[in-house]
Amino acid sequence: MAESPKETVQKSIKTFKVIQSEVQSINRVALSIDCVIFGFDENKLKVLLIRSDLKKFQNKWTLLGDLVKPDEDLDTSAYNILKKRTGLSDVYLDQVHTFGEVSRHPAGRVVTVAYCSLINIQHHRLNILDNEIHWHEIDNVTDLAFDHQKIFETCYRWLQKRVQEHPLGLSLLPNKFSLRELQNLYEAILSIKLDRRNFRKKFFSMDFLVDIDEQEQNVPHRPGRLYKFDYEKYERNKKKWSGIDF
Amino acid sequence: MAESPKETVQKSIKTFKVIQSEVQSINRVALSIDCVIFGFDENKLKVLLIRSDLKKFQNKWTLLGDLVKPDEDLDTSAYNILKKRTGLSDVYLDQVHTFGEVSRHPAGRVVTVAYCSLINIQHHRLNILDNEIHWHEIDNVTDLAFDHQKIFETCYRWLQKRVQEHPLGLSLLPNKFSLRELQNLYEAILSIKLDRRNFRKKFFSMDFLVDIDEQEQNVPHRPGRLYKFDYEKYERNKKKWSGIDF
DNA sequence: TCTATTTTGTGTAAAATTTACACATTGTAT
DNA sequence: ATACAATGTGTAAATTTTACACAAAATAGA
Repeated sequence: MAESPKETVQKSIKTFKVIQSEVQSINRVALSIDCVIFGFDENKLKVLLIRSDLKKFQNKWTLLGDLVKPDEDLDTSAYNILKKRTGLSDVYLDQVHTFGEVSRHPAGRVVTVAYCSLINIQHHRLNILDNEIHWHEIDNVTDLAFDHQKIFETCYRWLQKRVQEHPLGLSLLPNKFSLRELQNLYEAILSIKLDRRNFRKKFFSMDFLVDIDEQEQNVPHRPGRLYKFDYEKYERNKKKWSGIDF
Repeated sequence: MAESPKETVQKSIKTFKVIQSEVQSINRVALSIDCVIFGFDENKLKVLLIRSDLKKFQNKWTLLGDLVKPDEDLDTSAYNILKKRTGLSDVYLDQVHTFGEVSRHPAGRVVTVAYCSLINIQHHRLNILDNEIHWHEIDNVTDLAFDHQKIFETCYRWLQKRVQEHPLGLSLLPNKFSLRELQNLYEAILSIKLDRRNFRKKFFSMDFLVDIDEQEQNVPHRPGRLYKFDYEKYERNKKKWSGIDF
């Protein structure tokens, strides 16, 4: 039995009422993920940015992000952004902070969950086809669109702290690396100079670097030994108690 | 000029279309805040819980939370929950993690931002009128409603770590406190025993406890000296570099 | 093939921090 | 006044951190 026009209209109105009440009774917000993707290349810490697609912010750079789909967990959504933009699927990824200021986004209320990701830039290099995406040196990251500067800085500080307590920095290096590369990485992230002997002593004493009995290739000087990270050993021995100190 | 019934209907349909397109084009989610509110009383770390108002979860306890209002920043929303539930407006509050699993809430998709709050239970005691709200000892917190057990445990671990690096634990104590109380607090939070002499030495060397030349009252033994926390001194002297160690 | 150059790789002594541990003092309660 | 209970303090040993210098290995260029 076909609906009369009147019935159709009444049904529409009913549906509208339902949706309206739903919209009004529960305040829903648009939810996005923004990823601060770090890489390490030429002894510099870098971050992957894309040109803004909003007219208001043309010529500004933004973090890589997207809206969360209805059937996506937050971690999954972040993972999908990484996969889509870098082609990499085995990456370090960690939630850092959620930014939800009422007027942080010009298009209305959008709450965003910031993730920090660390990738091995060598693996990734092949996958940058889109010339609107670029690696930027940390020091040159200024004046991002929206509140992305703030998000970036929060994630950078988070990384600086985190890297002192967990071996996540190794995700930025190739599987095989020299101690010099590792030290350069730490110096770049923390923006400090470290004593080479003490740095080595420290890492060897933590005892999860495995000497793989290979050497650097194609370096214009005495090559260094290469190591890999023994994740299992780290998990077994990592310290739980750091002690009260502030 | 009064609208004709037809005009009214057409207007309604138009409005419906607009809302519908808005609702469908951007996937919105309900956003809530959940607060893990810690207190310290009788030498026990406690957390403030409320009985679930959902039939499905009757008899279960939940964290204190609420939906985020359209004009509320996230921090503000958390602050308002604290204020409403405890009457306290000068509390320690920090965002910890956002939980957004697709099916974490029975009523549909609700993403929640978890905050950790520390309050001085003495100040607060007067304000618990609602007998559906109770302080629970940490060890007895099991089987909370929704995913609140997971949220609680995340925040508790966060607190255990955080309290070793920042003086936020002092928010759980009265303004004047003895070193014994401070040590009891740390032992309760970290669930360990500490050496009294070394604990004192450590805190005195950090040098932001001010001896206010008063003593404990009404203790059935020799009273201890009372101290207060010099926030300014802490800010000036807090260490930035902890060193690589994991 | 020799030489200069650059970077790797290693050890030790001093300083600072952390740990383990015991006894005299002060106030309360009986 | 006496027993009790918790405060308050010092030191020696062990560990960790820091500062620092020189020999060995490989490359580059004469």
